[in-house]
Amino acid sequence: MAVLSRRIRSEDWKPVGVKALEVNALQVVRSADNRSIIAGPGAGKTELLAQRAAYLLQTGAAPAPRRILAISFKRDAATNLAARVRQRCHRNHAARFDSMTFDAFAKGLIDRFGQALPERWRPRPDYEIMIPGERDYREFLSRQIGVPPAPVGTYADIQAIPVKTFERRHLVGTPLPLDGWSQPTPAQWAAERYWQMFLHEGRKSFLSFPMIGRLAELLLRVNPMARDALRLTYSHLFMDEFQDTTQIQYDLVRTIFLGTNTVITAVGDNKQQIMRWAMAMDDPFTAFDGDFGATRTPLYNNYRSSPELVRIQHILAQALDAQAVAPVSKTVGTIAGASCAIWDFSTPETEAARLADVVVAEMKAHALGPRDFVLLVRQKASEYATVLDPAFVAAGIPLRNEAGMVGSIMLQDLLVEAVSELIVAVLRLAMTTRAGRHWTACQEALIALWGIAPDDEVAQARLANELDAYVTQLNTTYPNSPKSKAVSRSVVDDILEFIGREKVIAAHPAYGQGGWLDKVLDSAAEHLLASSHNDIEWSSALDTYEGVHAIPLMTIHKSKGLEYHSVIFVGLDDGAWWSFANDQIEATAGFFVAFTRAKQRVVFTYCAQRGTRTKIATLYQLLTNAGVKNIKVA
DNA sequence: CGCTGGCCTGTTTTT
DNA sequence: CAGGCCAGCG
Repeated sequence: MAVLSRRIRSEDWKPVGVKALEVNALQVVRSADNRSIIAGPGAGKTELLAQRAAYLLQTGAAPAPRRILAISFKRDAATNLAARVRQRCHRNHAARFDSMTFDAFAKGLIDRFGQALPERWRPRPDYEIMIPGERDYREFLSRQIGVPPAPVGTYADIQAIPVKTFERRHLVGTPLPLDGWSQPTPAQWAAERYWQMFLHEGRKSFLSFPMIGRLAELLLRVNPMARDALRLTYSHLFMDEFQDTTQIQYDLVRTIFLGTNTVITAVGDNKQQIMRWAMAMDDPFTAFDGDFGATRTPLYNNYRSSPELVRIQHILAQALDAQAVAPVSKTVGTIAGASCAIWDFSTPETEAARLADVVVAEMKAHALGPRDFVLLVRQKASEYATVLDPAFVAAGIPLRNEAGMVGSIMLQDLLVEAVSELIVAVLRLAMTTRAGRHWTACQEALIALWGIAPDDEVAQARLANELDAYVTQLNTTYPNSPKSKAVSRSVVDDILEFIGREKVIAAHPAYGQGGWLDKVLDSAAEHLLASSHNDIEWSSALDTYEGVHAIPLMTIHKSKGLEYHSVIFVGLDDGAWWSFANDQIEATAGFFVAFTRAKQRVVFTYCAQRGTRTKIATLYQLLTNAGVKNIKVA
């Protein structure tokens, strides 16, 4: 289909690059009012937003130069949505689509306008990000804080503040008061002390992301110019995974857009709310419907899972929401035998061996690759990995713990870092045969980074020559994959020097701050070395780097938004689900998320050595009600 | 010093 | 639920 840059009449517009959308989805795509879309797993939420973006941009419902702002929680969700819009729209249209994470949005506001904050709340321009491990509220409240003045209270009052909830209830619990708290409670006084300490009292300011969110809200509340600029810029706002919105994020959106003509589309699934412990609001949809007069629109189709899995999903869904409507599966079942089963094992070792055998057999039977499977656990993935890994390696398929640490960065984060992707693309091009698609990838990346105009053919030809010469030289310098950290690091540095360090920083501002780029480069070098361990062949080292032949192992939380042919959930027992009794709804939602990642098959495993299964009897009961059988395997 | 019992943590997005 | 940590005890 032709991707046009000229305007299409609204009545002539058709969904781009997809067979069909369900009636409700199509109605949302064309809507001109605020909407909250409740849609279960596999309903095509991202596709809906991509189509709506195409509609708004192509028909002029989002008229140039106004833009669409899409806010996601996770980076991969933000990138994924942006990529789909680029696929479906002309470059000139896609350029008016800003897809970013909530934190990147808030940080961008602070970086642009933060110096306009009143002195009390103004961070230094070179502030640094405080990562969670550095937020030690116990230490702060017991030692660093000092004694409050008499009207506020006593040292004992401060010690009575619960450490666990200090951040969410007091530090970032409410919008910041412009002139400070006038008659502070002991907790508010402590919060103010914390803010002042980390804004003003060190050599640099240190801010956590929740703090940045609160500062951004204050900034736009007291700065009408910045607020109006945003309102004028964005005719439409999309919010993805809305069920996990925190009060901080919601307050920011409300301060900017409440009572304006910016049209807001919020999509999510309250049955997948598994971030309440991380400050997500209880029911952001109801708040949004009330404040913004949004119309609630459900979606009913499931484009991911087989009819049999959708049937079982619905039984789980009803435990979370008695009103839940049965979704309609739009795919077909392709496997023989039960779509879901619980397998009992005598020891974790027999379990590991048997699972590895099953995966190998299933890959053969259904022509599947390792990445069609996932091993899910509730927590402590690395502990499960130590038992599972030897068995899977013995069966010829390596296992990969996506949450494993490479230096200071988590593996899955490293792999989606722009510089890591660039380095791999250049190495693929330089070191492997039949590198055609890597040539295109490198060329496109460099055109963007070096700021070459799409119609400047002379500059593009020069780029092609430089790239060609460079990869030839790289191939000569490093004929084999690295055998030491020093060599690995020099490969990485060599490539970055060719691309241009300052060009990379210009394109990705995050690399310019707090030594982040060097952290990523160091992790990339370390992972490249680890990937070269068994092999001097570049192509297999790069395969290992990207994990193309490995089965992913991850926690439920990490699996959110992903999908696999087969899901193997290891350890359906009380031990792994220790928190079940604390919050049954949230735990059941986690169970639901795990189950709904599968397109064709779900296997739960149980091993008495790891614990009992009495506390989570309700989860077993749900599966039993759905007709799922418990089988003694080995 | 070494043991014990009680308390806490674990799932964690984000530059 | 299980493992780590730490204060307090013999």
